[in-house]
Amino acid sequence: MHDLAFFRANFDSIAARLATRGASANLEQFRELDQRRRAAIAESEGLKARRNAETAEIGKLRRQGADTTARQQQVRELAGQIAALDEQVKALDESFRELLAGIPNVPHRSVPEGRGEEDNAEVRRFGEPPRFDFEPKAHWDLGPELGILDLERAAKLTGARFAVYWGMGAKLERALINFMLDVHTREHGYTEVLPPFLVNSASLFGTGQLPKFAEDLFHCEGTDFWLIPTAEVPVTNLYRDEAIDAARLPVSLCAYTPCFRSEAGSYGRDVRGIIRQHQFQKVELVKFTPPEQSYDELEKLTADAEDILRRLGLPFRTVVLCTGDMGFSAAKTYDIEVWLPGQNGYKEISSCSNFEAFQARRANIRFRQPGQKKAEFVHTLNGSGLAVGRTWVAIIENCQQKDGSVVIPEALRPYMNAEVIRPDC
RNA sequence: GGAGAGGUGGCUGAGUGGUCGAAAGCAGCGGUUUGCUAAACCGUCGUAGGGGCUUAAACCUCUACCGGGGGUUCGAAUCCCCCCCUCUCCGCCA
Repeated sequence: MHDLAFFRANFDSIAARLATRGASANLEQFRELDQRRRAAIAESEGLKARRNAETAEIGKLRRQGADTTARQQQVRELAGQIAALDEQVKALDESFRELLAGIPNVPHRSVPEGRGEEDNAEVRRFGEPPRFDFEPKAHWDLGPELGILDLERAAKLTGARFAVYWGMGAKLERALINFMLDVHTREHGYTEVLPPFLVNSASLFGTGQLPKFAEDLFHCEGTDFWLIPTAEVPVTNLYRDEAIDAARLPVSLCAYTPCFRSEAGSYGRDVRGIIRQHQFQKVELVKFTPPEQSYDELEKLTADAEDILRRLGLPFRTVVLCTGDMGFSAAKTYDIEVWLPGQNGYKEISSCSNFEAFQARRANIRFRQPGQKKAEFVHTLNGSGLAVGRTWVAIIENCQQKDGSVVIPEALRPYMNAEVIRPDC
């Protein structure tokens, strides 16, 4: 959500920047709706002012014992006009808000211009894709062979795009969660939170999933409860409608949650294995910062997520998304992509974004500078630290051995009480 | 799920139909006093949206907001209905 006054005042430059992300924000419509809305407000408020004056007068007269029936009748008619006008204002306001809420964030100056994925720019690379002296397998073959991944029974229990993990497979998932949380809380300065996995629609509006992307979410019928698509939603909304004490900034939080996504419209993609699931586990990093710090904190947050892969010895590269490939609410995004032998390529495992004040305005998250009268909007950031399921895949595929076993990365061994995953262990 | 009590400004808390955007206190901000600190005293002190003025801010003015949404009324923080949340007790439950 953009700042209305700023948007009005900087109309043309914002339009130009938005165009670089392929968003032809309907600015003509904006201008016209804005004007109509303001006219309607002015008219309605004029009538209300009259009504209030009349009403005060009636009160005064009645206390003096005068008969006010005629005046009351007049005001009653006025009330009818006001109600009709307010209908108009409400409708205009709604479509105006919808329009404003539908305009994506403005890319930061440092974001490369481009149309899509092919224009993203690599900024870092770590490790080398492993060379195998045998034909490496994809996790959808290895997992079942090891007896740790069971997609058939998951389909029976629930449906496609769900997984059952057995034995060391389940343990690996749990170990990864604990490992990630431990590194972030002990060494990167994050505070762990465990939020609800269902949220209301106000929270989803705050982080930008609603109203535009409802079809990507699971909704509990007959309630205002929605399954979270990412921990970003409950964690960012922790401070919705609050003013954070400036001395506490930046606030750095990490959370483990399952994530639920309908994946509507992704039918052809990633159909094999567990790369794209309706439910997956994720450790999420979220920061609230003062505006002037947010880009430094984005670098840190991205490095914190990368650190997990470094410690696990998994090869990855980091790319900065171009204007055309960024998500709706982001001003700048780094994607971290891990090497997956089963895909013979790099695959997104984390997406780290600075939303600047875009989410904070929607969710009304502010901070008060000591001595300053006005509360300012914070900047919010988040990134996966990391997607657990895809990390699981990366380990299985990158650390596989000729005999079909998987050597557990050293950093993870204390969490697994084992060094190797062998069939039927 | 049943019974009861509540939800008011940053906080505490008064307010049961008009003079209430809302007493009082605390905190905050500006000032006076003071060797410093503390205290005292004076003043100021909600948010959002229109309009005016302005380069802008300041300022002036209007409107809305007392958990959310409806209703009654000339007029609602106050009366009525629905919903949400908190607390106490009971039931159920991991």
